[in-house]
Amino acid sequence: MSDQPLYLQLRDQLLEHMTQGALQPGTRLPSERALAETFETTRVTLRQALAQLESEGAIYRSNRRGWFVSAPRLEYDPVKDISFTRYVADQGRAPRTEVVGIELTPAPAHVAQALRLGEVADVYLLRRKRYVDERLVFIERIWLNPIYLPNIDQQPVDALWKLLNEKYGISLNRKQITITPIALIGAIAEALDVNSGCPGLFITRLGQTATGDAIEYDEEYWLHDVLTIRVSTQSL
Amino acid sequence: MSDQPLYLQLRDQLLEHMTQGALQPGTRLPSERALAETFETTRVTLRQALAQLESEGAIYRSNRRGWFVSAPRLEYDPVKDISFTRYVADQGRAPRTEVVGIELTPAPAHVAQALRLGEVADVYLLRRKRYVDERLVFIERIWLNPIYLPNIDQQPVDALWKLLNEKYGISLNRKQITITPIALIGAIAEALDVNSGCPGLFITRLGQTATGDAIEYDEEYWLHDVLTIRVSTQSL
DNA sequence: AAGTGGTCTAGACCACACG
DNA sequence: GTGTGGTCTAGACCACTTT
Repeated sequence: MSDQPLYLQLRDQLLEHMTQGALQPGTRLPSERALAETFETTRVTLRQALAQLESEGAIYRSNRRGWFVSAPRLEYDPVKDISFTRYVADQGRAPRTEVVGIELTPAPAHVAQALRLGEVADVYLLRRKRYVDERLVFIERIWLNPIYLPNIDQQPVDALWKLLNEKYGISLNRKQITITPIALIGAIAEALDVNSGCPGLFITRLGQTATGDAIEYDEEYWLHDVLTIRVSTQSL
Repeated sequence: MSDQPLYLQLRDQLLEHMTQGALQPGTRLPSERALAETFETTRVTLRQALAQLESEGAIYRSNRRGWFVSAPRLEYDPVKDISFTRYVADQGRAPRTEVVGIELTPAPAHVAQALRLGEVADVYLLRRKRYVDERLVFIERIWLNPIYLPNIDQQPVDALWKLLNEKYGISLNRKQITITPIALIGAIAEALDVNSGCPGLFITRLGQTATGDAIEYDEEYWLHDVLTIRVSTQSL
């Protein structure tokens, strides 16, 4: 068994350490230097083992604050018209939504096309951050069609699903979703408080009514280790 | 601009190098030592830049053979009942399926549950490898319900979709899909010919008929840089 | 002020791929 | 056999977080 590279052996030992110590999700690991000394190796190699566990989703890092034990994955159905908040709560976790801002702005070409607007049309752009158990798990940009959602910028947009249902009488029954595994880099990585190159999931969603009115187009950048996507469908 | 870490500057330069040189997908990059010398840095740092590009899906590595330029992503709809082969061909790429083997074997608990079989039931287990333009892109294990698919092990299982349609008169209209971003490790990484810890996508699919008969349960391990998932659905 | 994670250097050895 | 990628060492400095 010792034909395995050292960093994979370290990975196994760290994992054993974590499960035997019954470390709670969110617990901070000892410092890299301390761990390197414990396992009698270099920081470089120790970091390779940590990176391995990070890519598996067992641990994560925040800024320069250190390494933390991950929580179980969240199940998420991007097709169902149920609020994120309720999803998370139903799984016994604590959701929180932070509204970064909302503004009326010219629609980028791909958004105008998705919402079937003229080229020079304005749309509402809503930016939000989503937390689970106080860990930031994804950021999103939502483009809202002003034709169906007039003056939505003067409404409480932290509970968007509720707002659409109760104030505008809209439910989004038809969805077009794309899911792409990507690396989180640049401004996205910064906003999510992770290192550049950290694996992530890019999810886009076009929400339409049963009659085909394009109401909202959504772009979400997720941390890779927090979710499992679950979709049930029936072909026409 | 030079406040960026060196390895990210190298990333940018390598990317520029690749686009300016108009490197075709599949082209091999110069050796790490040569690149390190070109950019006047260490192999360690140079490798960090390469790893960055790998995590973004711009390049990939195969075994110990070196680094190669990635092809555009494939679009894939795990919901539609269309063969992988046709998907790939429709996008102007060359699909290939390699049947690793098929055997009758006791169903693992989670498979028996998914296919709604008794605990001691046997199922057919089909293993395949899938290629696009001669690059291995995912491996799969398919469990086939022998109640609906008797003696399927004596049929040509490289074109499974065609076989189900034409020989058994079955089309899979209802699907339950899960998609989880994972790390490819151990035997999976080895079978896919990638390094342990390489990011990947784990997709499971339960295929049912319109009347709810559970025909097949599929587990796929994908390389992260080859696909975008696209799903269109309508709520009931 | 002390300690941490993030980055970087300049070497080294090995197993494997390829010619 | 030669060169390659994969792994590892033993240091170092910096910016940032935390005490």
